Amino acid sequence: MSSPQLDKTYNPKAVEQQWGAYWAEHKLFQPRPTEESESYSIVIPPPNVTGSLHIGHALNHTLQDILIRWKRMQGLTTLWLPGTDHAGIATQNVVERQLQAEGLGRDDLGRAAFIERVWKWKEQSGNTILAQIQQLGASCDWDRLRFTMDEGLSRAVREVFVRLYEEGLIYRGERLINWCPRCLTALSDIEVEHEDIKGTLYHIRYALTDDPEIYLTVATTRPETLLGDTAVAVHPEDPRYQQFIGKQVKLPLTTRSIPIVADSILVDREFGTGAVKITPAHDFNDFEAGERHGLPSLTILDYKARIDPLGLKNAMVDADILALLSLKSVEDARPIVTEALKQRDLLIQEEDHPMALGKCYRCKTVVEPYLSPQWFVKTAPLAAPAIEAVETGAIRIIPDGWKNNYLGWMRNIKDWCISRQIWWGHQIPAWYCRTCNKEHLLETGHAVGTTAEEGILTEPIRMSCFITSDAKPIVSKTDPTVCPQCGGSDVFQDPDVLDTWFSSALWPFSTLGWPEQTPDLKTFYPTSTLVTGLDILFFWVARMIMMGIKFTGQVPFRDVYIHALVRDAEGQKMSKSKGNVIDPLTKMSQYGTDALRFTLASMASPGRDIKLAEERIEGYRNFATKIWNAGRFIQLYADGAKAAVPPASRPFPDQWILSRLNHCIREVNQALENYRFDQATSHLYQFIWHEYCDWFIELAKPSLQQEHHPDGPVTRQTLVESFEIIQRLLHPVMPFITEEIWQSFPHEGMSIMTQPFPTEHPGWTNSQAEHDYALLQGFVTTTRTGRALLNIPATAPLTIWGTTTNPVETANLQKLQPYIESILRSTLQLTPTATWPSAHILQLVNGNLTVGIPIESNLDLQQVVKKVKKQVEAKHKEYSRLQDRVASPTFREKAEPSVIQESEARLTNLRQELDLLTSSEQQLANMLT
RNA sequence: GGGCGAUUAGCUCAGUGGGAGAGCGCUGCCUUCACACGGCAGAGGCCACUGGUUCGAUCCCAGUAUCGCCCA
Repeated sequence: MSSPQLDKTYNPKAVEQQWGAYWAEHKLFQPRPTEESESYSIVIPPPNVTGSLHIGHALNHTLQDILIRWKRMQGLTTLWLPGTDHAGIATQNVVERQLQAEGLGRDDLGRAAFIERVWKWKEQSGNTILAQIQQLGASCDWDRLRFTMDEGLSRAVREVFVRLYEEGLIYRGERLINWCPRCLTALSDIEVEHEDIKGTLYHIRYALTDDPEIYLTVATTRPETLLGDTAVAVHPEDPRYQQFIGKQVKLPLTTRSIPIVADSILVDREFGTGAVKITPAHDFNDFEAGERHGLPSLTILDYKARIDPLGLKNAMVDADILALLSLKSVEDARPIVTEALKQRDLLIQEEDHPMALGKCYRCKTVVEPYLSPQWFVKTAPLAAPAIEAVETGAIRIIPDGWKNNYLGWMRNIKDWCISRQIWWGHQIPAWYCRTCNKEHLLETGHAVGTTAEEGILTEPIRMSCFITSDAKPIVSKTDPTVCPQCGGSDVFQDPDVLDTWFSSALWPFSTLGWPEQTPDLKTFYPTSTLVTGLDILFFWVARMIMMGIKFTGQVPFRDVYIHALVRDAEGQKMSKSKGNVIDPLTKMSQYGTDALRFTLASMASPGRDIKLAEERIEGYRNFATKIWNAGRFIQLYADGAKAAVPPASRPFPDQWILSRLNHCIREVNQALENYRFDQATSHLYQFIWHEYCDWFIELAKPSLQQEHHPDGPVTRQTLVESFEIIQRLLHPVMPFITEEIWQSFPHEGMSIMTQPFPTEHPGWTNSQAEHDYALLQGFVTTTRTGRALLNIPATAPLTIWGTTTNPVETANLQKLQPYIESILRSTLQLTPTATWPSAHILQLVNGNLTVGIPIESNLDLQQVVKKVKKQVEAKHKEYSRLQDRVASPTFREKAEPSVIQESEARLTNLRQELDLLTSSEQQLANMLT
C-alpha cells in the first residue's frame, strides 16, 4: 500500500478539518466494548449552553482528550461523554438582556413564552460550543450527547428531589438567604463572591430608655440597617457593660426600645466598642443571634434592596425619616441616615475600616441577606459519606493538596439553598392546593418581595415569596391533578426552579440513564476520572460526590484531577472587560490545534496557575513543523527497508535510539499515570527534537545517503519503525499531525487513534549503546566548541586528534570513529597525546576525553587562552570544594558509603581533567611566546 | 482574621538532602540536498531573606518579606 508524499510545509487547517471529519464519519470515538476489557470513562464538565469556548475549556478538554485517547489506545472500553449545562441564571440573564434591547421584560412575555424564547436561543447558540469542542479534537462520543434539561435528565432530577423530600433531606423554610437584587433570586452561599473594600465604621450612640444621659456606643459598618435592629449585644464577661445587660435602649430614629443582650458568640470584645447592634433580617450572624435570643426580625429592605416604607412603618421609624428614605437604595440611604444621626448628635465617630462585600457571581451586583421562604437540601447527612469517600481514598483528589480544602469545606457544610426565583431551569416538583393552604398564600397584602404603601401592592408578587413557609406542598414524581387531601383540583406548581448545580450534581449517573439500570450505567459507572478546575470544587465536585453516593451507593468517580486556572502572560485573570482574553480558536487557526494542545498540556504543572504566553504556542508550532519535516525526510528513505531485525543486530545509532525510545515510552506512560501532563510533553519534546532529530537522524544519514551502504536497509527499517511508534506516543497530545503522518506512511488499520499505545520493549534498553552515545556526543560537542573558539567554519574538513584516559574508552571511541567522522565531516586520529603535533594543536578536555584541533598559525590565541583559563578556574574551584569534603573526618564518618565512593571517584576524574586542562593551558602559553 | 500555595537565568517555569536545569529571549557563526518555524556554539543564576536541623541545605524545619488563591 503506497501513500501520498507529505507536502512541503505542514498546513494544520486542512489536516485538522480532514481528519476531524474522518473520525466523526467513522464514529471512531464510540466505545468499542469487548468481552474482557475494562472500561474507562469521563463525563465532561458540561459547559454552559450559551457559552463559547474559552481558554479554560481548551485546557480542560485537552487534558481529558489526552487521557481518553491514551486509554482508548491502551485497548480499554473508553467513553468520553459530552454535554452542556442549561446554566439557569446565566442563561436567563443573557436572554433577558436581549429582551431589554427590544424594550421588553420577562413579565411582558410571561413564563411560557419566555421559556420558549430561551429554548430557541439554546438551539441557536447551543451548538456553537459543541462545534468548537470538536474543532479542538475532543474525542467525545457525540451520539451520547446530553443536556441537563433534556427529558432523561429531568426525570432524574425529579426522582432525586422527591426521594430527598420524602426522606426529609429537602425542606422548605423561611431563612435568611443571599439575594441578588438584580437577578431577583436567592443564591446559595457559594454563589456569593467576596470583595475587599474600604468601608467605614460608624460609632453610634444608643441611649438607655430609662436614663437618656447614659448611653452605649455601638459600632457598625451598615448604619442604615439600624432601623431594623431588635437588640444590642455585649459580651457577657465584658466589665464595661455588665450593668447594662437586660436593660433597654432607645433605638435612634425610631420610637422603639430594644433590649441589651449578652452574647459571647456574636460579640468580639476587641472589635469597635465591644457593643454591636443586632439586625436579624439583614445580617447572617445577627440572624443566628436573633434566634438564640428569641428576637423578632424586622425587614426594612425590599426585593430590589430598596428601603421598604412598609418595613419602616413596622419598625416604628420616625415619620420624617421614613419619608426621606422611602424606596431609596442602600447606597443613597446610608448618608441620609448618618446625616440624621449627626443632627441628633448620635453619631460619635467615623473611622476607616476594611470590609468584605458580597457580590453575585453572575452579575457582580452587591447581594443582600434577605429573609424569605426557600427550599433547602439538608446537607450534613449527605456530606458524611462524601467525607469518608475522600478520607479512605475511595476517591483520590489530585493534586492531593486540595484534599484538605475539600474536607474542610465539607465538614463545615451549610444547608444548600436550591430554589431560584427565575424561570429557566427545572421547576420544583411541588404543588400547592389553594383550598388547603388558604391562610398560607399571600395573594394580597404585604408579602416579602412586594413594595407596598399601607399594604397595597405596587408591583407584581415575586415568584414563590407569596407562599409562606407554613404552606403544605404536594411533592410528586408525576404532576398531580387533584389535592390528595381535599380532592380539590385547584392546585398549582411552585413557581421556583432548582439551582442549576442541582442537576449538575447528578451528571455522572443521570447522563448514563439513571434511574434506569441501563447497560451504559453498568459499564461506565463509576466513572474513572473527573477533570475540572478548582473553581467548581464546591459547586460541582462536592455535590456530585454527595449525590452519587446517595443515589447509586457508589462514588461517582475514582480520581478527581484538578487543573489550574489559565491566566494571561501577566498573571491576570482573563476577562472580557480587561481585554486580555486569549481566544483559543484564534490561536488554533494561527498556530494549529496540536500546538495549542501541546502548550496547554505542557503548562499543566500541578498546583500552579498557568500564565499563558503566546511565545510558547509558537514554540510548539515550531515543534510540529520539526516533526513534519522529520517525516518528510524519513519518507525519502522509507523504501527499501528490511524486515524487522533484532535490535542486537542493528548498527549502533539504531540500538541507541531504540533504547532512548524505550525510555521515552516508559516516561510518557508513567507521567500520564500520574496526571503529569507537563512531564509527558516535556519528555516527548526532548526526545523527539533533541535525541531523535538532532542525533539519530544525523547519525543515520551516512548509511541512508551512501549508495549500497551495508547498514542501509536495517537503518531504514529502524527509522520507519521508530517514527511510527513516536507518532503513536505523541498522538494523545497531538492527534491531528500524528494521524496525518501515520496515514501517509504504509499502514494497516483505519486510524492511528485505534492503534495500540506504545509499551516498553524488554530487549530495547541498551546501556552500552547509551554509554557509547555519551562518549560520541562528548567528542562531537567538544570538537565543535573548539572549532567555534578557533573560528573554523563547521564545513571545513579537518583532522581531529582524540584520546581518552583509559584503554576501554579508547576502544569504544575507535568503534565510534566512522560516526564521529561523518558528523564532524573530519578525519580522526585516535592516538595518545604524546604522538600529537603539540605545537600546532589546541587541546580541549571534557571528562576523560581529550580532543586536539589543529591551529592555524596566524590565529589570535588570546581569546582561546582566556577561555581555557576560565575553565581551569572553574574546575579548580569545584575540585577544592570536593577535596575539602572528602578530606573531612565527619563526612567520612557519617555520610553514606556510596556517597563517599562517588565523591572520591569524581575527585579523581576532576584531578585528571584539571591536569589535562592545565597542560593544555601551558601548551597554549608556550605557543603565545 | 483563618487556611493554602508561590518566591530558582532577562521572561515563563521544571527540579533534587551531596556536581544548578528546560523553553523562549539574547550574542556569535552558518543559507551544508528534512526543517531559517532551521543548525552549531555561547553568555547569563550567593535557587527571596534570617535563623535552625545535618558531616553536608536551593531542597527539611521555624520565622520575616512580597505576591497569589480559598474561606470568614
